[in-house]
Amino acid sequence: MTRDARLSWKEVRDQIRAGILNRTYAPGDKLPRDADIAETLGCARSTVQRAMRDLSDAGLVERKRKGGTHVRTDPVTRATLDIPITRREVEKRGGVYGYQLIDQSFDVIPHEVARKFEQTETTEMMRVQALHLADHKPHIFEDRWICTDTVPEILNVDLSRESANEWLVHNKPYTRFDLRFYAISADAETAEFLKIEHGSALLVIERTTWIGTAPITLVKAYTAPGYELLTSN
Amino acid sequence: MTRDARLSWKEVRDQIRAGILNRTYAPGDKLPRDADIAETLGCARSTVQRAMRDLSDAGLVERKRKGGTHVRTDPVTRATLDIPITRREVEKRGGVYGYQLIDQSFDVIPHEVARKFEQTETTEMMRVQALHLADHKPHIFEDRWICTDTVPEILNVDLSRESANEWLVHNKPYTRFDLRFYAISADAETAEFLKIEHGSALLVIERTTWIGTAPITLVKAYTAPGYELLTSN
DNA sequence: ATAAGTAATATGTACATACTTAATAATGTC
DNA sequence: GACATTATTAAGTATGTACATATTACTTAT
Repeated sequence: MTRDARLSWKEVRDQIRAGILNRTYAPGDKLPRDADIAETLGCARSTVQRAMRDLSDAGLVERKRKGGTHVRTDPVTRATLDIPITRREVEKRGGVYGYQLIDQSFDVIPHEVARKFEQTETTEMMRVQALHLADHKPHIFEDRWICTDTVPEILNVDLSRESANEWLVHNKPYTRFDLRFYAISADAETAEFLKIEHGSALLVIERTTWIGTAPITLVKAYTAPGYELLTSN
Repeated sequence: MTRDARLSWKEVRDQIRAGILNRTYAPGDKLPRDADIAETLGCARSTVQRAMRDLSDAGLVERKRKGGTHVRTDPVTRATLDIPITRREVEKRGGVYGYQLIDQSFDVIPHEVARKFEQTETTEMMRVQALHLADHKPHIFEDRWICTDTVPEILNVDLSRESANEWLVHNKPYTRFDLRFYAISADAETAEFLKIEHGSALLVIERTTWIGTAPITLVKAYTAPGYELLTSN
């Protein structure tokens, strides 16, 4: 079979995956126990387990204690997305990064924001609107709420010099987050900030972060037309 | 420290992560060798390795042989996205799924499509336009190219009854794929199919798939206004 | 000094073994 | 029958050992 005496977990994974792809194991089918596969292939059970975990992570199979391993019936395309901080993203492409604070204020959060923070009550938070530039042109307009109860230190930060995004990422790491993507037509204000036509289609990246259950920040990033989000493979 | 005699890889991971979050190990810093951490914490090196792999997968640290483990300087938000087949997506929400073939033809692919397939030459492929419905309302309009050289079997499939998406997913699993998301303003044709206003902002999900290096399909899924893509946690 | 070759090193992998845990199946009780 | 209890099972975890591999650091030859 293989030229090497022992086979790696990747070889094992590929063999099992091949079996799934060629319908030896059809969707919904139960795969043999790890131990049996190990014996069949002549490797250790832990090697099969490593392979299985990879297939499980990829969404190809589902594993349950005692229940065994089953081929998933509803295949999904599972992708990993890396969302870097905007400065890095621009600089990695060889562009010149710029940043402008547009407005900083305090206000009671709208119900929509409270809901996304999974809070039952609306409280007062800091609102920050800012613009990220790539090669001196508007790149991303961000509209952000920051929970000053959770992050009081932000009150001492000069957000006209440093973006809230970067400060938070470097000083207040989150333990949980939620991401969503959608498209909207630019309203008058956003269009003006991004220097685009009113009504242009924009990809919005919305991110909510928490430390434990304490909300940190909710940011809507309105990306300039032409922006694309790619999977990192 | 911990009440249990031995500590699990998750506990180890959490301790290391805590050390990173509280700046014991700052961005760019080198962490101790796995073996040393293992000795310090009183567990096996393999347990530390398991923990480290998790942190590495999460994008928190970077590991290199001989180089050791370093805290990443440019933190990224790494998220996992599950893109189910449309039928599942609709039915999971309790909706009624529907499907309509709009057009099926053969044509030479545009250069843009060839480029996305990573092909140097343009060849003739099958083009399929179809509509996915949720509760009898347009949900997603898909514009798809299928490589009939790679998937000749598709020629015998009645695509007015079965969506190309589902047939492919069930009969021709890919080995590699590429995903991208962006926003566009609906053109006249798309607006008509989706029964929306011309110029509405749409989220487009574009997916290219291959078997090895052989192209399978490229699909642009134009989602109806209001569509949101969520991370799976 | 520079290039090529060599040693050292930290992570990565493979394995055997023992034990843990969650889920299911079997059993007994009301 | 319905329900709670117990046993069984297969994946999950932890450990120690041995070896593989990719890099870095060092040495030697030109």
